[in-house]
Amino acid sequence: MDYFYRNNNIYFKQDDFTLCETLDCGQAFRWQLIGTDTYQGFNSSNPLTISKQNDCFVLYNTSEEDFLNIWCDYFDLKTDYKMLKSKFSGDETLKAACNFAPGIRLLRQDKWEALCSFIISQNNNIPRIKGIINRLCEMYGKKTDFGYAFPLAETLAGLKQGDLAPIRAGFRERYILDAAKKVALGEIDLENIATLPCDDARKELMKICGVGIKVADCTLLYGMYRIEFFPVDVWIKRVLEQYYPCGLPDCIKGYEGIAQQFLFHYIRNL
DNA sequence: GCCCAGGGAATCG
DNA sequence: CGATTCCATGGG
Repeated sequence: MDYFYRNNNIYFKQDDFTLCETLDCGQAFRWQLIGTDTYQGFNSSNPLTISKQNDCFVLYNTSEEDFLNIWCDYFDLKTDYKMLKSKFSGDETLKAACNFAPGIRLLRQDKWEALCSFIISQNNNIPRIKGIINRLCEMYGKKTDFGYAFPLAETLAGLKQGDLAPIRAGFRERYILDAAKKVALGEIDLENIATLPCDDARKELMKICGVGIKVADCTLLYGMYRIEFFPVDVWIKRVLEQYYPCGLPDCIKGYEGIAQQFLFHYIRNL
């Protein structure tokens, strides 16, 4: 990874990476556009301001240590997306999807945040998902100079039914609380689930009330980088009906989740 | 006003 | 089992 450190900032070049395509393609809900090609957000409880200036990405107020240990991993900078997109291009639809938003990368997000976020996502639209999550963070997340971190499971586990009414999550409130309690008590061990075989991992997550196959798959994909999962929501269902009536192409084998992200963004913005 | 949203639980046949 | 219905809310 080629980079340099100057005046408290990290600078690096990276192909196959566009901030708006990666941060605003529906995989993460907390990145905010605060200026030209400049976003502010968090990985777990680590805040970051990132922007693109000319051909260089800039991470503000970031040490080399944090870049290498946190952000390199979060933005999946070690994965060869040129190779992936070339594989995907064996299929015409995917080729179009990759060309449509060639700067998408799959973020390696926090496990608990992904679980909680995708519980909130069910039967909901993205602008409202963002609103609910922002209110949740403002009420129960730790305050930092750059906004509020995502609330800990332990914090939410102490709440009772109705405490979350102000965030207006609707019927999802009891799901959030159930997930928080099971995670905080260790009844659901997210670190361990990340290592389990597909069916076991899914089954374990689905012990949480409000977690079905789709939310489980999203948690595994976005929170645990289990890229063999291919979450199917209403948009992807349309992709399958329209383009893949006979099943998914072999060229995505082993990378189904990354292909899914390109397809999801493509069908939604067609 | 109306339709629908990155679904899942509860209920019914 | 599979199919239906209900859930709470508000963006577009």
